[in-house]
Amino acid sequence: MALTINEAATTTGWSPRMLRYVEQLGLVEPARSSAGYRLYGPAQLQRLRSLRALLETHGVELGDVGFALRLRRENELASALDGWFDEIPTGPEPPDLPAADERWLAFEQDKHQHLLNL
Amino acid sequence: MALTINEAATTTGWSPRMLRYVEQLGLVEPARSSAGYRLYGPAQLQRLRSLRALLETHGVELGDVGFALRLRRENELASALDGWFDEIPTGPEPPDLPAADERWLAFEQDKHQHLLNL
DNA sequence: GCGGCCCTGACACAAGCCTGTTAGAGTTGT
DNA sequence: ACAACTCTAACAGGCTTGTGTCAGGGCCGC
Repeated sequence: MALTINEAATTTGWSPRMLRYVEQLGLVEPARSSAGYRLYGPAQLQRLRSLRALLETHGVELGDVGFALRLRRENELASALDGWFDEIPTGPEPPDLPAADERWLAFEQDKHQHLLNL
Repeated sequence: MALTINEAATTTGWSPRMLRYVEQLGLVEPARSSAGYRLYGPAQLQRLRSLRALLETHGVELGDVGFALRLRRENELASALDGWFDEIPTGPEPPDLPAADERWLAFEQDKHQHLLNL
């Protein structure tokens, strides 16, 4: 019950070329026959179809999903990003401050520097 | 104590052009003077420097951080992605299944379809 | 054993991203 | 009031992405 690449392509609406590309991004990795043929089972077909839906409904690119995947794999990266985003409430802040703040800044700065290179 | 764009550029190592670009991505948004000049306070400078570190240490692109930002803002998108990633354990699955599975597939399929268009 | 699949690798080309640069107009400080 | 800065908008070149297509070589079913 596994489909070969062209069959999978016609039932999911991707082109064979794109199926290989999606695989290379690590998003949908079919099993392989002993001779190396890609074999798409129901799970993969499902993923391919919903991937398509995902891209369409939330104007997202394949590369973005690839990056999201990277985020789930490298959690060092994920937490570095988390750290950066709450680093200091980003909103435009009233920038009138006494000069001493430069030193406070330096302190905060390598506190987070530290956080990053954890 | 707020720096103008060229000053901010020289102390953070970005080009003025890139500071505007980073702003347009929504990553670091400086305050504005009454005449519309960008004013970078300590918090922004800090963010700019650590952003630079973030990109370098984990080979990441600005656009990727932009996408991460989008993920924190549109949580409909975030959960759609979450849904997709656990949709079915992605690993290459032994694709030898009785024919009845096609119906099971259809069921699972629009279960998740549903999840996506939530 | 032959026609029709599949594989990988490569080239190609449009569209988009990143970054610099320039032009025209406004602002600011001395 | 003049030099030196800022703004926005736009064009431009280099690089990356997304996608098709083709070539050379295996695999499969009839």
